[in-house]
Amino acid sequence: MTKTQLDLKDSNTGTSQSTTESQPLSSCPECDGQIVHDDEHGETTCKECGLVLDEDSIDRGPEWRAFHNDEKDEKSRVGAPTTRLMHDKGLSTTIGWQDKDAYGQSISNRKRTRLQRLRTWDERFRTKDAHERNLKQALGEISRMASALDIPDPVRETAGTIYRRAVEDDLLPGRSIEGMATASLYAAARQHGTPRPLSEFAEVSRVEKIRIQRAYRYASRELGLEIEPADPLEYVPQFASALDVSDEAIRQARDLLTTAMEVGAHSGKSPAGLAAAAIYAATHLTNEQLTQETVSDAAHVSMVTIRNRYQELLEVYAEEGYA
DNA sequence: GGGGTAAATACTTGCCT
DNA sequence: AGGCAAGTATTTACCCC
Repeated sequence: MTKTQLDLKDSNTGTSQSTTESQPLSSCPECDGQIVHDDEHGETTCKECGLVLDEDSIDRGPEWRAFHNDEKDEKSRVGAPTTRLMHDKGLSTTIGWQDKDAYGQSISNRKRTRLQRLRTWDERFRTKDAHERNLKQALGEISRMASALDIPDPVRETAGTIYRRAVEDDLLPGRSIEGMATASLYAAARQHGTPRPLSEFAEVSRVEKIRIQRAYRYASRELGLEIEPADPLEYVPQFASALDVSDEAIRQARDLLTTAMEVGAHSGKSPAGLAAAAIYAATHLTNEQLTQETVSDAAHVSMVTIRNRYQELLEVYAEEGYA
């Protein structure tokens, strides 16, 4: 989990939106509490009542018990990390291409031909059924496009997951692999809060824009993809730390947002824009006076949007009494 | 810097075949 | 199912104070 966060931040593009430990999905059917996903233990639970909604995902925690910290560090290193970018999650054994034995010595002719036959069969078995072959091609395609667009690894992983789900739900028949692969990547970028215009994907993809759009729409409906936190409050801590604002201002920003949401002034507006505007407005109310440009850069929202939003925010805030 | 506006663009939705 | 068109929000570009 922490690793994912770091990767996101470190990796270029300046888009440092990180999925924090509590990735909100929606609200709990039992008590309306916040739903959080715990990657380390592969559980999706309600923060309030502890209801477990999904526990089937992969547990990435160490499979050892550890009795003190050092031991934990040692024992949790057990092999390469799994990746969703390979059709078999990088778990299968591969037969090396070099004709060397375990000691690095070249091997005899007879053994070499035998090894060659093994490789052939190994390949055949590994990519046997249609789904696997499908995945293999699509994931390769996702990697290729992600590289071309400088998209960080965690996003690629997400794209892989989305694609995998699409295949599992039989969404592919009648649709192009390429289209769905591109759509997955597009969706993943959005989920990570670093959306790229569809046209960028269209440039590196082998399918036209509308194909991607269609596939995306289809997938997001059928899979119920959760696109970014719909709650502006989720963005506040993130922007705040990027901009280094005071706790006072953060509190103020939250206040602005909650009052705006009570009135319903937020519907239809982009949550990121609202959060950015709230931060901007808050720093003015607390005499920190960040410029619109600074906030705009950090939040990846245009100055114009911040202008429009923050005026609205102040308006409802004034109306609701407290000034 | 803050603030405004018009035109362009991104994305969604609803309607039609 | 898929294609088209309209509608909304956001961005870009340019201007003024």
